[in-house]
Order: sequence, then structure tokens, then C-alpha cells
Amino acid sequence: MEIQNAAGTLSALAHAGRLEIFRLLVQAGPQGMAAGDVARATGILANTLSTNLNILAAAGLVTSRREGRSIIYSAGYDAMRELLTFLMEDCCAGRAEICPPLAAISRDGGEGRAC
Amino acid sequence: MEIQNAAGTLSALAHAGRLEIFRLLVQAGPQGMAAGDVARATGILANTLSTNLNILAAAGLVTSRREGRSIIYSAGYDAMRELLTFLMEDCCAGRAEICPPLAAISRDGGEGRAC
DNA sequence: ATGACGATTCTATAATTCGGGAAATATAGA
DNA sequence: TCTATATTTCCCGAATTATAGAATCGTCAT
Repeated sequence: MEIQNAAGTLSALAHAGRLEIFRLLVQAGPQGMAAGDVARATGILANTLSTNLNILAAAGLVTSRREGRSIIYSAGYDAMRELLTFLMEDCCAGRAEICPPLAAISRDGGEGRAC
Repeated sequence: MEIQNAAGTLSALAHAGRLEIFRLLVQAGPQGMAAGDVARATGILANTLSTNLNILAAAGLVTSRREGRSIIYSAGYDAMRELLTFLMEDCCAGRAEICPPLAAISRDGGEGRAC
């Protein structure tokens, strides 16, 4: 992954509204959620939501499919995995044993029970 | 971690220059690097670098200590771990078997078990 | 004390991003 | 077709962020 690409992906997530949307979709899982449901769940205005969903989609962080009148959005796990990998690449000069982030995540999944 | 906090941390990383700086420090490991060495390694202007190091420091992504005339910066692994944990919280609706992001990270991290 | 060096802060300008009103587009049902 | 619903696109003022020149601060050596 290129650094510009990674910065763009991070930029897409670096916004409280978009981060809320993204996490909602991550939690919704692969089946996704209709844009309108996201709007209702978050209280975000329809046009603002649409703009932000597009920004997330451009970064590959969400994907969409139409279902009747609704457009269903779901989290783009591949882009997420690439981003996390990029951030931790060559971490701690390749010595994983001194790498607190990876150790903590691997050990207990974090305080929120990530998995 | 609060969502505003996480968005702020992501925002600090969502900039090609700062991301380059951060990764350089991640790779340098806990011993860190002097600001001047970072400037030389990246070609970033001293004042711009200083501003961006301050932004990263405000997010907890780097820490600093003075050593003679130099100021040594190192990656803030705790903030990084918290951010990664937050991003993956409740990932994939609790179904680890469909959680590529964490599996990939755990694999690269060596002995950590997948999810 | 003076000069050199490493780094930061101040300041101004340029560029980007945000939010939401209004209008447009797409689909489904009557 | 007409109408209602779902979503997107266009636009623009306001707010934020980025960059770099100049000045300043802190430390070390002479």
C-alpha cells in the first residue's frame, strides 16, 4: 500500500461522523445496512450522510449495492486489513517481541473484545 | 476510547508527511530518533516537521525527550494500541471467522493466536 | 560572553474540508 | 403516468488545516 493511499484511507476515517458510520457498518457485519437506516441510527442528515458514505466508499472502506429503493452499505474489510497492516509494517524494527500494539491485540483482543 | 478522541488520533495520522514520520519512528523502535535525523531522512523542512511532530505528540502518537541539543522522538505505542483496538471493537458482529483484519495482524505478529 | 547548532514558535497566506439547503436522480407502487 | 420514498449531486459560506519565512529559544563548546 502506498503512503498516499494510506493517508487517504485514514483521512476518510478521521471524522467523527464517518467513523461512527464505519463502526456501525463494521458491527452490522457483511449483510450491511441501508443508507436510510444509518441516517436514522446516527441522526445524520441524508445529504451529509450520502457525501460521507461516498468518501468512505472512495477509500474502499465501505461497499454498496442497490436493493429496490434502498442502497445497502457494508464495511470493506479488505481495505481495513490493508490499512492496519500498513500501519504496523516493520514495526519495532522487525522485532515483534518488543511490539506492544501487536502483542496486546493478539493476547486479549483489547478491552472491547474485538473478536 | 471516545469517538472524538479516535477521530483526532486518526486525523493526526491522515497526512502523508505525518504518516511518514510516524512510520519512521515505529520502525526506529523505542530508542527513537532526533528531530533533525527525521528531517534529514524525510526531507521535511525543520519548522514543518516540528509542527507535525507536535500534532502527533498531542495525539499521543509520539513522545519526546531532550538529549543535549537534540530532541528525541519515539512512537507512542500505547496510543497506537488503543486506536487499533477501538477500530476493531465489535468487529464482524463477533464472528471471528469472518474477521480478516485481526487475523492478518496476528499472523504477522508472530506467536499471537489468530483472533 | 559569543557563536554555532538544533529545534520551536510566530505569522501570514494558500488550500482544503465541512455542513446543509435546494434541486436532481432512481425506484416502486397505484 | 403520477406520487411517494430513498438517495445523490450541486453549490457556497464558514471553519479548519497546511506550508514556509522569519524570529526566537535552549544547549553546548570555545
